[in-house]
Amino acid sequence: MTGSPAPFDLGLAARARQIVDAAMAMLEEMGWPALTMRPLADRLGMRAPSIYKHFANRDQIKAALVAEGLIEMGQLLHAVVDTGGSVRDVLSAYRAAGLRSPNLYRLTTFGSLDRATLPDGLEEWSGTPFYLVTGDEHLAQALWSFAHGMLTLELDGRYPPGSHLDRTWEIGAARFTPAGA
Amino acid sequence: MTGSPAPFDLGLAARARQIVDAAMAMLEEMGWPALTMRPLADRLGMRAPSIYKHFANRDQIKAALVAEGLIEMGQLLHAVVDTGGSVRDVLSAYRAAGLRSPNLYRLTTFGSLDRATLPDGLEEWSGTPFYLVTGDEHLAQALWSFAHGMLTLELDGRYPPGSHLDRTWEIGAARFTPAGA
DNA sequence: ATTATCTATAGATCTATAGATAATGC
DNA sequence: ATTATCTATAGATCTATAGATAATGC
Repeated sequence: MTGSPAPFDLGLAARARQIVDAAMAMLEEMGWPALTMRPLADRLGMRAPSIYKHFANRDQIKAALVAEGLIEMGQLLHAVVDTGGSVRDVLSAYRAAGLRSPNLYRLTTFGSLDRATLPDGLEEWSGTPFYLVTGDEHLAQALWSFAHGMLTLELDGRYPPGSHLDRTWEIGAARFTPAGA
Repeated sequence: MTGSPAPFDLGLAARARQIVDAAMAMLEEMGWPALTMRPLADRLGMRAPSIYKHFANRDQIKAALVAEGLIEMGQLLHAVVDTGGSVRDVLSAYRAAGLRSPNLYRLTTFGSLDRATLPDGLEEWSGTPFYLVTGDEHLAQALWSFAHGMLTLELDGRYPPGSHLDRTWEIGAARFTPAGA
């Protein structure tokens, strides 16, 4: 009941899968800039050049991580709306996912998205929960923007110390809940 | 009537001022990661090591740019509220500033803020317009979060192609305008 | 005298390739 | 046979310091 199985598959070979898994763990530990080929290889007990037999370059590893980030977030949010969750519930799940994996969230949402490297339809699918819960395209974008702004600013410690962010998230939920819901 | 003179001064010596001005111009042209000491020196007609006589390290240059970014944004937004602007007007000015200087906006808002390097009170002052226009601390934070989310996603081309973002900004303005305004 | 600048360079990286060697699959 | 791995390394950077030289300020 936790949600349907992942509707997207990156189609990675076994060793490539291990590399991505190691990269994912390291991503949270040290952030993307520090996640270079050498430390990644070290963790896998191999030498850096060997990684190039599985990924053409460092960007392909990043693309895999971003795809996984979108899949994970999409699954969480779809599970919420599939079980009748409200705007408030979607925001809550979105926030929890970001707080749990800050660096994955940052990698997934920061900068431009190289759409060519993503499984077809993944980007749209991961965002549809915002539409499903608001019923309006523009309101959905506004809600997502609010959530993204809140989360990045929260992760980066940009609010004044002592802010009651629960309250601010709550206000957003109230303001973006469609009339009659 | 365009607003009061800058209430914050970085107190830079003449040469340091020139370096920051050059850095600011280059920031928009190439982004912060590519703005290294060598190219910066080239533009100034000097050698990279000479810059270290004016700034202890590259981070101090960044700190100056971030401070300028906050001052600029603060002045714009204060001018809006000082002349009786609405939530909508504040959002509009915020968006325009970000679209005009995307890389300055990114540098100023991305990642954690090294508060020790900022002029005292600058961070708070640059954000007060959101409070002045909403009249509520939490609503102000929610509004700022929405604006920041919208702007970063817009700058990074994260909305589906063909999105009518004017409309989405408009919806945010409506939803965050305090009752009775 | 003091300050700004220059040349030269140490010391750290990082990505990615070339070519040799070991392991694996048929 | 083929694939994965290794060693070695090219080729690019970048930040920042040391010490010499030129320019400026009193």
